[in-house]
Amino acid sequence: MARYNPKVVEPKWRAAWEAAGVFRTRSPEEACGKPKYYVLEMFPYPSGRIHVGHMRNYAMGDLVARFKRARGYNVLHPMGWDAFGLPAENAARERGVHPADWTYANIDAMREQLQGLGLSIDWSREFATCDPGYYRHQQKWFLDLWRRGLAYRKEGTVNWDPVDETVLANEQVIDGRGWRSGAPVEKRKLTQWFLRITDYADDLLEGLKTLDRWPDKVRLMQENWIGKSRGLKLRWAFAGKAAEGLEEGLEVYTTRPDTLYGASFLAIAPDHPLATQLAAADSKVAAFVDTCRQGGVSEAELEAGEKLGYDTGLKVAHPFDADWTLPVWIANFVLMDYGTGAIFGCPAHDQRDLDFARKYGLPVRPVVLPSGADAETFSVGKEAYAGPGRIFNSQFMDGLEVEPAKAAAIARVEAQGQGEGATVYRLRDWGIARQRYWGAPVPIIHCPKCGPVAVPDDQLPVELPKDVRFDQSGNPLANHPTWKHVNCPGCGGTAERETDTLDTFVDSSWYFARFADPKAAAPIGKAAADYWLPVDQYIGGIEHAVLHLLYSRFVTRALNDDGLLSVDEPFAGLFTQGMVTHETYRRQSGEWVEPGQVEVIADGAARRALMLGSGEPLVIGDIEKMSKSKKNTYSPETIAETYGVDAARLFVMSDSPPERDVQWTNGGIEGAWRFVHRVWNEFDSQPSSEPVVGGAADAKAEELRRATHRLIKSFTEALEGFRFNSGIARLYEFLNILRGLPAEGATPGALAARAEALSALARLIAPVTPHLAEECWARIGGEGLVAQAPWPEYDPTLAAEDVVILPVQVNGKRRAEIRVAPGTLPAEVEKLVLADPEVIRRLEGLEVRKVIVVKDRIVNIVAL
RNA sequence: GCCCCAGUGGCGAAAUGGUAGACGCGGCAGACUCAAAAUCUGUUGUCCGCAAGGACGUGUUGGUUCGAGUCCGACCUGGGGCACCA
Repeated sequence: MARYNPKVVEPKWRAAWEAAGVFRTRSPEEACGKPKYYVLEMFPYPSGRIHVGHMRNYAMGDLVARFKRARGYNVLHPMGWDAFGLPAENAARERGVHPADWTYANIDAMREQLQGLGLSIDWSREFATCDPGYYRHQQKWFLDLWRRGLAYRKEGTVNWDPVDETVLANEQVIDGRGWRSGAPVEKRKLTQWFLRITDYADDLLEGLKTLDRWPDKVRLMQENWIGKSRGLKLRWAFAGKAAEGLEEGLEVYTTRPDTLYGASFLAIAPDHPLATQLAAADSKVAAFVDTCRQGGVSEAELEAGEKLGYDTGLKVAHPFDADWTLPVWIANFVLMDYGTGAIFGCPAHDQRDLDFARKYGLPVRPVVLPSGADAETFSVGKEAYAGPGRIFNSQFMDGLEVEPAKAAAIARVEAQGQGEGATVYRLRDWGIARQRYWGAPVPIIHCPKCGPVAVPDDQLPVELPKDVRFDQSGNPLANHPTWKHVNCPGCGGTAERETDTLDTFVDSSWYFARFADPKAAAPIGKAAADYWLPVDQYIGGIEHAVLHLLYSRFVTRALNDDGLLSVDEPFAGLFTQGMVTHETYRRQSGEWVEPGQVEVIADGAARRALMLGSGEPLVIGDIEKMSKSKKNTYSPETIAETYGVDAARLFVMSDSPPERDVQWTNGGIEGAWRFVHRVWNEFDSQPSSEPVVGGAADAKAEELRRATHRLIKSFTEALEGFRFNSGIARLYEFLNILRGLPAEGATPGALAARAEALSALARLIAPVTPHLAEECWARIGGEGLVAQAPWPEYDPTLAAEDVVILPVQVNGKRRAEIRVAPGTLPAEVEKLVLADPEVIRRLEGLEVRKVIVVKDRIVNIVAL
């Protein structure tokens, strides 16, 4: 018996797969009517090395790909590189390497590492988003969107990352900080490129309902991010002299028109046009507006921000009572880019309005009465009442519940011609331009005469210049001496190229469609895309819930409207996998220590960590996401070197549910390693003597057959349901049964049962431990490669239990059990149970009131 | 503040409203070995008991049910998302 050696076995089978071209994608014609299945893992950023997190992500996708292939699907499982982005420029600045050289070198290194994992990927479809052959198509469809008005330029307040020196989209600002740099984001006024994602706000929201194979959590996050609200846009006429340009009145948006009789002031944003107008005429207003801006430099500072207001002296008339005038304030808590940039304040029923009113001595008038409260005595103190109730103090709305009152108020305002019911979204347009070099250039030329002009089709791609310097501040592309100076394609006069590049999230918002036909002359090969899309199973981290996953949905819709695509939704199924974590260790001095230098000793139930070699005691810290800074990482190569790729793949799949974080532990990988060896030993063992003839062993053979078919059933169901950890537990269970009936000394019947078991087992483990599966398959003389073998089928009769053990409860406590054939009718079971000696003993002195029999499950006797 | 999700042995975790703790790790005991490692066998929720056996047990608390880890209400703790969004 040869000890299983993954270092020899694994490369051998990778070469065999390669030679046989097993993972080459079959065209629809070659597929011979097989259904298609497109499985995709979020493609990696080529940072230089793969980590254990990548390994888990790609092992999961590979499991699905191999499983579906065996189940008779024509599978597309490609790989590429999300290759533009700032780290390449930082490397250029720090080490003097060109971003392109750095990126392509990383890609080469990571490709080799990924190939070492034995992934069933069709590498012939590989591309990187920084290939001019990729981004030329992106530039082409960008121009299509621009011509349709979906891409546009406007001056606006943008998020500025002072460290990365670039603009960020709203989705890239997390807790007021840049998603990559972590620096507090500043507000700046800039002319920026945007994609009109807001045009699709309602489509994107409605589409979520069709995504029944997405996690609820992600759908909910997108729903909240889009933030649809229904309310009323209402113009308030000025009492006395109207502000210039606002003769129609000042428009506010509200979701609570039912509280209009509780209004006590209007407030506008500091950057509202009216505020700007007043500031120009009055230095005191200008000073206040300035104060607000300073206070709002970073979003993080806003959190603690106190409410500030300035009374403009202007008055407006209440829409339902022309004699009732209200003051107009400028307030720092009103946002210009939501609704109309102006609100009416109803302090009694909105906390912010209440804080503001208390500070500036404005009236607080309750108009919603909570049930059980008394209209005479109800008042609002420090807490606004935002709950349900009956409207009072409100003339025509008195006595109505909140919802009917809203409808009544909207109807009245509409009848008066002062406004209309409106739907407002929280979602903002997507700012896509970055003031950086390493991205796809925006293919626009600015001409002093013609304005912005598209780069003609035959001049695409607009390629990045190779000779750039990174030793100056600002955008290296803008600093380039010649690149931007061109002639206008329209009039031929001198003009300048746009020097902004596209956000890398644009690159990743359509790559899945390019994979359908990566060599297509058009951005998307229509026929291939119609065949392969949508992606049947997409796998990646939840951190993209409102970034990549929302952008891709939007771009898919936009390209569909452009005629490039036929689907609305890019990803029919989504799975968000958890991270890989590890314990952290530090010295008494606080320095982090790599796990490779640590020895952990079990001390009874407690555990102690020592430094290898010196024996210095270490502090065991929290379990955290593997990261370089905490040094709690293992390299996949080291792991593969020690245990082989299969054991590592098995472990990351087996120890936790795939959506949850998995903790990398030595014990865990050791357990997986043991499993690999035990499986191999079963395949490798040959009886040393002739089969033994005997009756008792044949009963065990029957048991093994049943276990085999039960395993096929339960393991298949577990994989279908993404319950990989439970499925693998079934494999372990089965192996324990198989080991209980060794080949040595077995009867002919038992040997036949073993042969059947091994044939099934080799195919079942193939998606998880593909190299081991091939070796086992070859050992038992399986036909061809197991990677091409069909999935085993189970016999439902054998997979079903032949005897069920029914627990018998008396008053809900388990007291006995009986064995019956499956499907035994309740009346029969009741008779058997009541005749059972143990049950009779238990019921002594009690009177049976009721017997509940749940078929094939349980019996419960209620007795007093 | 609002919205989600999760709390089960020493640890990772299983469990269509029906025997809680499958499977793995760790521990304990044993076999093999000159010895160790590896491997193999047994055992391992807690408490009482020599044992047979019994009692308790899924964050806390109340409820629905013949029966609740699972369903409903309140609370506690941890995690995530959004956050002056009118």
